[in-house]
Amino acid sequence: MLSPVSEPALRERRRRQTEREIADAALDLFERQGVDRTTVDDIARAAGISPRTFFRYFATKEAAALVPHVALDERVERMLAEIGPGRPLLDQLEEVWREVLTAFDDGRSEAGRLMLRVRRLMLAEPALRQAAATLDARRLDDLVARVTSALGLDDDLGPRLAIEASGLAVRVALDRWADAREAGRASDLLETYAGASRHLRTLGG
Amino acid sequence: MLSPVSEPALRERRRRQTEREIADAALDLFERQGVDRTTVDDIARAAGISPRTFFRYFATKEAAALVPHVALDERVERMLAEIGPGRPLLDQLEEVWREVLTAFDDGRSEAGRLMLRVRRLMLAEPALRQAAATLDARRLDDLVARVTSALGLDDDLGPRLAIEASGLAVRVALDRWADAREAGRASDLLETYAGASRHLRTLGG
DNA sequence: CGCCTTGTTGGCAGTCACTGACACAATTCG
DNA sequence: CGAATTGTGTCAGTGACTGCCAACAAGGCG
Repeated sequence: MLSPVSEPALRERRRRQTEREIADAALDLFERQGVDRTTVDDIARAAGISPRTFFRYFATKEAAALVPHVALDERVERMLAEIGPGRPLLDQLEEVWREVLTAFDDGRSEAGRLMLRVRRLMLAEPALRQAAATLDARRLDDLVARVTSALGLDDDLGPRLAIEASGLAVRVALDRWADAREAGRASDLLETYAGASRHLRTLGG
Repeated sequence: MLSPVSEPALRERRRRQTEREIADAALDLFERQGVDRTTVDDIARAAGISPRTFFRYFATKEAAALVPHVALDERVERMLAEIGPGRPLLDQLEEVWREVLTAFDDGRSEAGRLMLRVRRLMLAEPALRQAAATLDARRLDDLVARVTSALGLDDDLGPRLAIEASGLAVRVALDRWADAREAGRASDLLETYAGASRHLRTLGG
């Protein structure tokens, strides 16, 4: 059949399970020996699959550790559907980001703890930062186009700068948050983000 | 001798010459067959060197086509020494960028034509954009630290956002410039940059 | 000019990320 | 159950990149 009416439950469940196992193994190995010293074979072995199968789940070894990062992007993408004209774009974007970041509950929720691990790793691993940037870039053009049309504009310059700039604030906030936690200092994610946003708005002095 | 007083002229000249030949070959091949379809062996053959030697000049094949990009970064880095307190940071950064971009003379100077070729390529080649971003990232932390200390601050949040945001405006401007030229539309680089800067300053509405 | 130090090059072998092709096994559907 | 679909492992291959070593070119020095 070309389009199965219902998703077969078992396959779907197993697929998710395997993906999770790979992601766990990758994150764990990256934390313990670093990205460079970890081979795809290592990850595959730890996850109990063949190297070939690894690449059927993730395009690169870095992507395996960035599942939480992608999940965040996807959540933002879904919420972006609600954006429209009437209110300043930056306000709306920041509202979306605040809502998404709130779900991390400052590292107390499961998702939050996971993101903290990933961001800590990213601080020390340029390869991961780069991979994350690549993943983000692929979504960005789509996002910009969608927002531009939702606002009824024909020039995407404004939306592009607003979206990239607000994304920049989030990235910086996540970095500082992870860095502070790594050093044992107290740090509130939403507060950090608010500070970054404020700086962005007052760039002009 | 541990520290030669004067650089031997011949070796230096040859090294520059070889680097230039590799860069030319890489840019040419990338334009004609795309980055993915071009191997290091191709570039090395076209430049008349061995593949092994290629990697003594450039760490990756993408870097070979990004010499102008790096040159721009280096110019900015040198000019950043003049930054100090007293005037709004963003104003000073924009002045640096304007000065550097002016040297391209909107594509009429040799450097300008070259940058236009590189930027056109980058529009179509994600691998090149990514490589450029990686090169930029390596300099960024250094830049931020230098500016932060030049301003006598102990928190780099402001400088980081200002530097990254103004870099963002430049990137967007270069993209639009190359895109317009590619489509045969008229486009002035400095004007485009001015527009992007204005948007950045009025993000808040 | 020979002598020595140092930088440059090419070849070779090796690692590792990633891909296509194929055979086989598990799952789903009728 | 049997047939179609989908997931998996094996294998062979490409291509980026690195370490090592031997040959050679260049510069400094007596």
